[in-house]
Amino acid sequence: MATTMGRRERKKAQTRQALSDAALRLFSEHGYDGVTVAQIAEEADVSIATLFAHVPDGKEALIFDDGAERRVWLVAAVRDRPAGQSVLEALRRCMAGRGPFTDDLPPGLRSKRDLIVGTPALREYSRKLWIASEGALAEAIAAESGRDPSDMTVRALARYVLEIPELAGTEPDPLAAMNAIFDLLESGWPRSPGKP
Amino acid sequence: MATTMGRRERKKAQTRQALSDAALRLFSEHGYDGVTVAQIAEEADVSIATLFAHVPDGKEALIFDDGAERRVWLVAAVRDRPAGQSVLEALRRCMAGRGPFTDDLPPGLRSKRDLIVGTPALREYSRKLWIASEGALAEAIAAESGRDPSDMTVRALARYVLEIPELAGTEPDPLAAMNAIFDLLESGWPRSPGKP
DNA sequence: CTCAGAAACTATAACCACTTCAGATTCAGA
DNA sequence: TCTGAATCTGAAGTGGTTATAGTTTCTGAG
Repeated sequence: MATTMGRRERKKAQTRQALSDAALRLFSEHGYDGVTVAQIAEEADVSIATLFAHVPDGKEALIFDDGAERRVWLVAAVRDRPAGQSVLEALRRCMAGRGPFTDDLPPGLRSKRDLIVGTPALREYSRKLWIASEGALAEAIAAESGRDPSDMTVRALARYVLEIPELAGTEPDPLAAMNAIFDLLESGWPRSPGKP
Repeated sequence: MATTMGRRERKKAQTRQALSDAALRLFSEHGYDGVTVAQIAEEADVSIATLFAHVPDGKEALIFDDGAERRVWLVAAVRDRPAGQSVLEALRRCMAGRGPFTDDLPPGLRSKRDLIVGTPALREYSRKLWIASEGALAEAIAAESGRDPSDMTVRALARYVLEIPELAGTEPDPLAAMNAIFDLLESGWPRSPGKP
């Protein structure tokens, strides 16, 4: 069972957490580029080698988890949606409460979100994490719509949905922007009245 | 006039070309990760500092141009499309002949394309180049459809179109994949028959 | 309880992409 | 012809990242 982790795993998690905390604090104070991994390792009281053992994806990954949670929500949102609700509606609602789209957050998470949005390297890595769920989301969508998981249309839809956080995250009203994009995905682009 | 460049600009262009050629040759032979920038500089007979003076975006940019051409096609394709043709039709046709979507290429360009598609770092940079045209494309689309260039729907459409090369580039039949995605963007995702 | 092995950690050294800088060379235009 | 700007260069340095070899700490089986 995983109810109680062994001392080993507990210590590992502690170290990871210490790294994450140190990185977030230092980034917030001096900016992402103003902090070296050596400083972070020092602050967390581990060696540089240990730092990279915990974060194989590099400096940017320090303040993120591995994205496994998101994958679970997304797939669950699609699979367990209420009867009569479309896949896109389910995803729209699922996303509305997460990522950059909600305003009632503990001030800690809020400033973290601002840091990510304001730092290109972190924004890019955040996008990578979302996109890492593309395969899983595509499978869920395919299962619910009776299509093949390798169908390009399914993959494209999954990708486009997962791009929304980065696309809408910088807008003045992220939630409204997100809704506009979902509307586009649901209805398509109206073929304009043809030029001259 | 720019009919004849001065000796200075000519030499600059020569150096840039030498770097590009050297990089492409070495990448093709030893793989992207199997080549150091020092080797490329050596092969092109310039110093490392000079290499980076020509390619401020880094190693990956060596085999690419700055993407200004693409931007011109894209905007022109939207602005100068024949009467009665929708914006998306114009973009679909424009892309069909470019990027990874055509099979009749000189073998040099073909192998270059394969190198890019098969190398994550190069794929990613190629995507960045496409996305760099998002603003320009959004403006063109906005102008043709009577919307505001800051309209999120417009920006999202531009982004989604520019993502197509990376999305469809790895498919067995890239052209068919591209068409499927354009169909999705034109018609939207059919709200499936509702779950249980 | 013990012991073998796995896992986490460490210091050190190295590699590589990339930047900086001061100085030499080459070119453009007045 | 002369001045200033652009290009190039070597060298030194920064910072992220990995490899190695060895130490400590936990775990599970006997």
